[in-house]
Amino acid sequence: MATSKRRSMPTRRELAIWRGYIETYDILRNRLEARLHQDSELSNGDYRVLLALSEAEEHTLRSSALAAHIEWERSRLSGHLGRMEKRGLVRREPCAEDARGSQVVLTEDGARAFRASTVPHLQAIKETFLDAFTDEQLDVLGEATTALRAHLGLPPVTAAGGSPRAGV
Amino acid sequence: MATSKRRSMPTRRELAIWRGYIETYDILRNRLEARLHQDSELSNGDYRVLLALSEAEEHTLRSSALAAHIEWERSRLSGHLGRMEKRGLVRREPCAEDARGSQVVLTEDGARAFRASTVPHLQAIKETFLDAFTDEQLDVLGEATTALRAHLGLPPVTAAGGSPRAGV
DNA sequence: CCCATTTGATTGACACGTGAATCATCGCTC
DNA sequence: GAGCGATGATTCACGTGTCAATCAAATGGG
Repeated sequence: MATSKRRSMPTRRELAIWRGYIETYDILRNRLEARLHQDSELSNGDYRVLLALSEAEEHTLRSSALAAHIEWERSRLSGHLGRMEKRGLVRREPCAEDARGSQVVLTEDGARAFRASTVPHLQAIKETFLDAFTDEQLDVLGEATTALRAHLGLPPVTAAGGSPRAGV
Repeated sequence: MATSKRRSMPTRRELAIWRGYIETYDILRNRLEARLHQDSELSNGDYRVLLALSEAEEHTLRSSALAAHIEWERSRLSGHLGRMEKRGLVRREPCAEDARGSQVVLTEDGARAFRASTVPHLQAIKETFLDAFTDEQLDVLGEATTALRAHLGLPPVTAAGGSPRAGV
């Protein structure tokens, strides 16, 4: 009788649910990323950076502010910005107030690319993910996610983005 | 009135659910991978390769059979095996029946590393993921995953692995 | 039997991610 | 105002993923 719940191994059913969750997610994410790339020549990372800059004052942010906003390591952002800069999506300028700093600016091309990508991307999210579920399933999914985030000690959903339309 | 359901944009609520799903997943996966790496010096990829070889006849598989089993691109597997071979986890031998082929063999070290990793890994899955939910939530999550897989045109859960204990 | 095609596997070029090391500047203290 | 620790950002080394190109061996049609 005595096997304690917390230290026991997953049952076969639990494992199946875990595997389903994890594997399906991977495929979903790959499909969406592929579609975004195909529609707009943008990666998920590009999209995230462009979204943040689009919503920023003057279409510009300090590098560290941007990193904090999208929750990336600084070195990750640095490398990514290098690639985006080569493609002309953003520009980096020395920072007036702090000579160490770097000011990331959305270029006209970057803004255009982002504008062109957002509607098809949101539609892809709807068609690929949201349309799979009934309304009740969506509710329940949301609750499960909330429970999982609490369990992991995470804040209750990223309020970020905020905009009515820009999502992800 | 006429806006058709399928082509409309996601609502704010839908987007929040999407974002929760995707972001929480990322964090979960990173934590589990970090823990596996910390406990056992293995990456997810390593684990998956070792699991497949452990369950294989004679602890060996043709490279292409292995790739098919774990659903990896051949080139991805090739690179990964190169790194694993350097660490002594697997060995590659020329293939008797087909001189083009390559036979991947689990080494004693590889088997040992896998054996040592599986129990803590499964416990981590339980503690990090499964313990977040009630039984009903788990059911519902399973159903949602099933619905999503169907929507994406995927087969109903990967029956693979099979073993009572080896999961993921 | 020979050659064209297919197939098994590797390689190369690149995008992406992490962590440690580096380096200049900033700002504080004396 | 000289020194020194904290901070902003980049760089390096590496692991990981994709796709196209390569290359040798297998194979089937004439």
